[in-house]
Amino acid sequence: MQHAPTALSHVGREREQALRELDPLTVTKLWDNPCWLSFRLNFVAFRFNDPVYRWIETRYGLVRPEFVALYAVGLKDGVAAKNIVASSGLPKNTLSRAIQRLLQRRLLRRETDRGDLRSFVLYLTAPGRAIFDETLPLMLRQQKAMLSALTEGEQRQLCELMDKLVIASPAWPTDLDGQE
Amino acid sequence: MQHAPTALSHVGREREQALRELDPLTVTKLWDNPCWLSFRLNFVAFRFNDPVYRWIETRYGLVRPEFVALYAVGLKDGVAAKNIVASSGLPKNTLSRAIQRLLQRRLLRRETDRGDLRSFVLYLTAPGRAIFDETLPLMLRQQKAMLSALTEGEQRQLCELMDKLVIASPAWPTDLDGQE
DNA sequence: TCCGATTGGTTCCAAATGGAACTTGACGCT
DNA sequence: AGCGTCAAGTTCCATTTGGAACCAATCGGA
Repeated sequence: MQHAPTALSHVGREREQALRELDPLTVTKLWDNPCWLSFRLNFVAFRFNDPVYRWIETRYGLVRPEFVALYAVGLKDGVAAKNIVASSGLPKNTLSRAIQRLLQRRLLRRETDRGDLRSFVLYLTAPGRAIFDETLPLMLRQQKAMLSALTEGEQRQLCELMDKLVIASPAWPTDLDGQE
Repeated sequence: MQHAPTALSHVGREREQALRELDPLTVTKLWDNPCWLSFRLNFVAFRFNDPVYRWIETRYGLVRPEFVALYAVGLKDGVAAKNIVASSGLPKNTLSRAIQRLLQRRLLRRETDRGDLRSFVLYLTAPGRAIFDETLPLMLRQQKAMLSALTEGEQRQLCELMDKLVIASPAWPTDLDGQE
């Protein structure tokens, strides 16, 4: 270890700074918490989500579930409300309202789904697409900034590890008492 | 690659199953989303948080911010409300209410902080500690189940990568337009 | 040592949330 | 075809949420 003093002291100084700048309870939750996984995931995710949603809200007056819907349609044209519900964990009435509002503001357009007349397929309008297109690069910039502490290789590693986790996810218990 | 056909086909089958069991939009968000980081983090964190909070709610009638507070105090005796606010991202009035309710139910106890008379330090009572002690192992079991798709080494890798991220976190922009 | 600015915590109230019931269409069965 | 069950989306309404104003105690100068 004496052979990498610069690198080491560098990490050490950053760690010290983190310990100084973060609330002591946050430090405990991050580094002295048997459930480290969930807390670290939440922590990092929050540092991404919070700026994004605040920006979207002040910039476009879109509230969180509204942006969830907009982003989902932007990612995949022609989805239905049920898909957004399934993929977001938000309750369906909340999303129903969000979609209504996006339709009123003409950021979204919908057609009844030929093949299931109960369902509607959703598309972005040009103004909706414009919001998506303006926001995405900022989100990517934030993600890049957050990942910049890792080398290219480490970033790929992280991506692969998360990949393995989500692939395994269907097998995870959905209830804390394990009997599914 | 021809030398590891079993392992490969195994992963392949699990991936196929994941693609089958998850909503198509979820699949897009996980594997065809330039912002993969945030979505994967949220996804995995949700699969941990959701069972935990549902269980806590049905088992003890504790609602989410209440359990956040209880868990925080369980992790670190003698913290104040402000620490829980800073470490959780929840608004302070929500936590104020949560703590009130825990005090009423005698799961928490508090004393005025000698040294800052505005502030209170919080402690678990015996019944509060009992809830914490009963819940923690279940949470650990869930975490273990979720990590079981990774080898020991990969788990350590993931832990270290997340560690680097949270250490770097004080330097991340807190606003999407980068000027802090 | 007094006074303005700040901070920990609470209260108020308008708005968002989400469970449950509802409507309408779809999908088995027979 | 006709009927019971189910699924997509909406509506209802009690509860929760969270921004903003507030109170009391602290801190940091003149």
